[in-house]
Amino acid sequence: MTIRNNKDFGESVRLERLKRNMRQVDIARKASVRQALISELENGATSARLDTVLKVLAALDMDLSIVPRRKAEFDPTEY
Amino acid sequence: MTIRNNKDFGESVRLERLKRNMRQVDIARKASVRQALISELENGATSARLDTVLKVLAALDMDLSIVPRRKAEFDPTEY
DNA sequence: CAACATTATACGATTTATCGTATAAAATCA
DNA sequence: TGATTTTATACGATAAATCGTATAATGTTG
Repeated sequence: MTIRNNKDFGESVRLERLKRNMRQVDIARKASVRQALISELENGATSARLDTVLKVLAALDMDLSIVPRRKAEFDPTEY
Repeated sequence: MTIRNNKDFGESVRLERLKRNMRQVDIARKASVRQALISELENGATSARLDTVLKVLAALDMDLSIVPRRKAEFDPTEY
C-alpha cells in the first residue's frame, strides 16, 4: 500500500485496524498514544511525526518501507 | 528498504541522495525545505513529520509503502 | 597549501503535533 | 427504543519540528 499523503496513511491505518477487529483505543494503548490521536490520524486531520507513524504501524504489525516511485495505479473513481 | 526508526530513515535518504549524485541543497530545494533540515534528518537528529518525509522522498523519486511486518533480516554487525 | 564546495551546528521565532481530559456524536446491540 | 460502546471533537498546555539566517566545520580539488 503506497502512501502519498496524510489521508492515504489514515485510510490505511483504519483499514488494517478493522481487518484485525481492533478499536481505536486498542491501537492507542499498544502504541502509547491517545485514542483521540488515532481518530485524528485516521481522518487525516494531522501530519503525524515519523516516530508516531512507526508506533502505530508497529501496533498493527506492519512496517514502513521506501521504494522506487511507480506510476499511480489506475483509479476508476477518476472516471 | 524497511524503516523502523529515525536513523533508518536518515540513512536511506543519504544513501539514495548519493546514488543520484545530489547535494543536500538540491534535495532541499526540490522538497521546499532548508538544507539544514536535510542534514538533521540524514543524521537522525529529529523525527520528521509525515508530510516532510513525503516531500523528501518525492525529491528522490521514491514512495513510502506499508507492508506486513517481517522478521528482522540477519545483521552480521550484531555478531 | 589555498580556494572552494558541502555539510553540520547554532539560536530565537513560529508553527504544529501531542498531551490530558472531558464530552458530544454516532454506531451497535439487547 | 434505550443502554452501551465506539469514535469524533474541544480546549488549553506542553513539547517538538521547522523556519530564516548565519557561521563553523569538514571535505574536495587545483
